[in-house]
Amino acid sequence: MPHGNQELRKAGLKVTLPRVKILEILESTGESTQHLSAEDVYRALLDAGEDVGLATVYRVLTQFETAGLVTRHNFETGHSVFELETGEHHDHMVCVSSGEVVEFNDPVIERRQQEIALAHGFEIVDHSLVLYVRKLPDQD
Amino acid sequence: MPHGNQELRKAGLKVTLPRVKILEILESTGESTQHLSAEDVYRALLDAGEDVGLATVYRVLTQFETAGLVTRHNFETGHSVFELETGEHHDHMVCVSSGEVVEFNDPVIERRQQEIALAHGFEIVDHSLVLYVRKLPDQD
DNA sequence: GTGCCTGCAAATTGTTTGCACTTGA
DNA sequence: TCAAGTGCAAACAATTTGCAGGCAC
Repeated sequence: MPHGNQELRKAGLKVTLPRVKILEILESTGESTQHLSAEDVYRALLDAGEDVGLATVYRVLTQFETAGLVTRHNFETGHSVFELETGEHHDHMVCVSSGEVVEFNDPVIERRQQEIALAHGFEIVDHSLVLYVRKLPDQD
Repeated sequence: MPHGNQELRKAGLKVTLPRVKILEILESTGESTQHLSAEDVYRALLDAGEDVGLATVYRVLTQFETAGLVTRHNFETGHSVFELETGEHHDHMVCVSSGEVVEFNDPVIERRQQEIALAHGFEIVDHSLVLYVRKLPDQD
């Protein structure tokens, strides 16, 4: 019983070929893999010779999001990107020239956010922090 | 010579009725005014009896953004909202139940962001921090 | 006057939905 | 078997663009 079939079942989702394939693609840890758009996943499926419709990709990704298997991000790109949920919260740094995405987590910022919300009489439900960055010239 | 006509000229934009009106709407400081979507601006124009096309609203807002007169935000709402540029950077807290938007600026977080980017060999070009929050019950 | 602007409608892009058909349990 | 899942095409929502006519300078 391979891969994340368990997770699919646990999420109450029937183990079907498109779902398994999409999970596999999200799991494949290529460099720039991770953070894929629906289109990206769709193309990866075609490249893999799988005949899955784009609509299904959207449906499955949305189900995965609801099930907590993936997280959806809306960077400034005009479309959503999806990432496998690892359980560990992190924020993102996106390189504006290469598109490279770096994840990070900073306890100082996290704590500060809580304090700020509280000071305004709110509790944080969720948050989104994205740094748009440019690579500095090497200067070792 | 009223309002921001100067700013329009300075931006190299001809002073036309739609542009002036749209600027006025963005300047009107109603509580929940500020942070308007293209639709919001469009409706405000109609309410004011002005006959401006939605396409023009989009064009003008984009020109304003390019000119640095307004800032575009992409919260998780699926559409962009625009806000008059004040020169002072700030982040946002959006109440998930009321839609209320609170602006804040925290030097600790700002500094930390710089440090983190630097530690990864990047410089920050821009950043976006949005806290999605819920109002806490009053407990004075 | 003339070139920047605008309105309208049509085109795009990203995403969702209706429906007949297929498939996993 | 048979409801859940899928493919396809059509529907949608937000935004952009082409073009003929208008308005600021």
